Amino acid sequence: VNLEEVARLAGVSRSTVSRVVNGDKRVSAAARARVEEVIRRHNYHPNAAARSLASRRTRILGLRIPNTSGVFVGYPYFSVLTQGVAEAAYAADYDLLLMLEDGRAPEAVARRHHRVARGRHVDGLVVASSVIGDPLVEVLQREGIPLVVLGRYPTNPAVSFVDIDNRAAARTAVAHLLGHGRRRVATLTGPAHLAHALDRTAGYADALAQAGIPYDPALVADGEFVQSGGYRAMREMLAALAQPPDALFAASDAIAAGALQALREAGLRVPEDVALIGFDGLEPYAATLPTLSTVVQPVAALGEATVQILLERIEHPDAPPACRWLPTRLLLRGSCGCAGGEEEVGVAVAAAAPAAVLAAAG
Amino acid sequence: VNLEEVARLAGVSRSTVSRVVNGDKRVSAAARARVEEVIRRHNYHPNAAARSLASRRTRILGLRIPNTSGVFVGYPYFSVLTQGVAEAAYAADYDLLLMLEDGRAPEAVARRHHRVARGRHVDGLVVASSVIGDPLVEVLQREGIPLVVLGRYPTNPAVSFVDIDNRAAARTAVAHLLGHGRRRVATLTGPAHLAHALDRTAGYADALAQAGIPYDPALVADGEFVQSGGYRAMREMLAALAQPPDALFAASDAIAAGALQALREAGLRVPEDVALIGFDGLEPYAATLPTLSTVVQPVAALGEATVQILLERIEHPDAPPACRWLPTRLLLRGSCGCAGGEEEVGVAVAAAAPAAVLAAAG
DNA sequence: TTGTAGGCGTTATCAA
DNA sequence: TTGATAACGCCTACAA
Repeated sequence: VNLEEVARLAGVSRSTVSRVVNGDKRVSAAARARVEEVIRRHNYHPNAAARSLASRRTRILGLRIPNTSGVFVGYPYFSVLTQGVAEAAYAADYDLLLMLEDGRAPEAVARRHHRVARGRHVDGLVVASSVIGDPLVEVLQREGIPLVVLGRYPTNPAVSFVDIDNRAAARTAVAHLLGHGRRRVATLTGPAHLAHALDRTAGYADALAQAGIPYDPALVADGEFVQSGGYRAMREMLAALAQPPDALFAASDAIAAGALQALREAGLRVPEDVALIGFDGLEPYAATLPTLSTVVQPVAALGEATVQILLERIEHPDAPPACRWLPTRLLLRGSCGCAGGEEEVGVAVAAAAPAAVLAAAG
Repeated sequence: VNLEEVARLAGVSRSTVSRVVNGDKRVSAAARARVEEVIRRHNYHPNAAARSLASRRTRILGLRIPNTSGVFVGYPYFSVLTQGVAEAAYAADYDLLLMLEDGRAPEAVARRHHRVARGRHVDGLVVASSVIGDPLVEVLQREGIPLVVLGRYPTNPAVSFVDIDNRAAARTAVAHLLGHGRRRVATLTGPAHLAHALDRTAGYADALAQAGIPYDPALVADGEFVQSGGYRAMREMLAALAQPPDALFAASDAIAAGALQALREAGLRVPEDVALIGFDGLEPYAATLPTLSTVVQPVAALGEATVQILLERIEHPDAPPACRWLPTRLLLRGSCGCAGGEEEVGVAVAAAAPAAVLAAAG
């Protein structure tokens, strides 16, 4: 059954049916009732392809997630994000096309993205990426397809994005460790081509500088954001140091979990010997490490905000690029040395003004 | 730039361009070269909506995942599954539409599914569900949209599905615990409206029966498949029993993690006091609980197999329903009482013949 | 408030 | 091997 059939059965023209389907006010109550009855009886749903072709909109949003080294699977961040994006899209009556990256076949991925973008499979794209100068983002931006990046995009001011203030959040966390009287604070961070890895390390350095403590490269290592990386990096750091650090800022909870394991194996206690703060605050790790102090980022809200901005850009493609910063919260449990694992204290970290952050860390 | 424009620039008809784009052999080398050159120069990609409208295929597969009680986020199974389905779809040159369930608004979800199905947004659907008699599956099946369910579907033999032999896998695991000399084996399973929960419990009962041990309802509880559920159920069971069990079969690794916590709090050692085997064998839990013995199911392969069968059904909608069983493997590490956590022994559990399983557990 | 008619960019069926 | 010519199912001025 198609629109024409419905029109015939209801004794009206196709236009009238179209108006009813699309909620147009200019239909008489009688006609609307007849049409709705036929629609209901025949369980009519408009054909998506025909609609897209005529209206030039698909009502589909694309979500691109990089899956290099299996982060989609190994890192709950992306599950939460996907859900946040999905619910926001559904709420706005959009469908969601999932574009998972395959680290092994980058050229095939690029081809697929191109096809989706130029072939108008989607009305817009959410790109989860904080790769600095991501070539894919550049290409899509040039193509003029509505686009919002999750993670600030310092290399091209025309690109809209949503992010947290990683630098301020990290600074607050490290300052808290220093407030516990710790002086040899180490950090395990992520790969240097990712903006949020750099930002968190920068915040770490900020806090040290504010406390007048020199920056020691031997206390900084790449934990690759995942648990195995945190374990490996912590082991190597402990082996290389004459004296272990007395505190650790892990740039992700997964890193913290791995580091914790390495610390235990080295006979070091948390928080007595090493005070620990992680980053992310995702449910699964909260269950596994109930006493981990961590920086909580509002992942689902990030997804929703991204969709919201994307929808605005779809409506107004020529509007100036938008950027939005969401606040984080320092959640203090036991691993940083605060009293007991029971009491949870949240320290809000306000989001910086975009200009300031761009100037400071761009 | 559209197909017509390409035709004009290449000096051929639209038909010829269409043939080139679709890999039709009946084009002269000269014409093909000219067309390809124009396509390349103008970066032409065919419009998806127009294509779908004319060809009556979208080249999009839908993946429906139930997110009741946040399993998509809290349970790595679905991340791995999503990736497996996505890669298989991409390999076959399909896109993937993600249809996440929202437990809070079932009627909205049903409406969306209906719209997607009847509006031909997708060529076919992968439905991750082992809800027995899932009304959504029934409706979609009646609509005649190509459909494959992940998880056996006992109530309607016309429905195609892919599954593992949960019953045999559980039986093997429990038999292994009994082989360690344990006699009071408990199990924490999932909600009774899920086929795989019932099947795993049935396998547990099978193993007891084979060993001549009576089935004791006090040793069986619902762990809801998630960590918090496993913790709660284990606590309650320990509180209710005069004497703790000497072994536990957890129907998921997440349950095992929660139960482990409860056991520790009760002063019980694993495996000395309680031998433990979990279910799933997913990476994240392997990292968290490196010594957990568990039933490994091939989740990514399940996703791929599902897509493969779905594609066949799209090609041949009138072919008889297909079902496919994938093998599992019992991975023995330390928690069941086997020597050391280092040595890993895999015990393959062959997949049953469909008829036998249907008869046995349907 | 309603209907008419043209077009959206392909594919598919013919005939040449 | 090629090219007209219909569909495909809907939206959207525009006219009534």
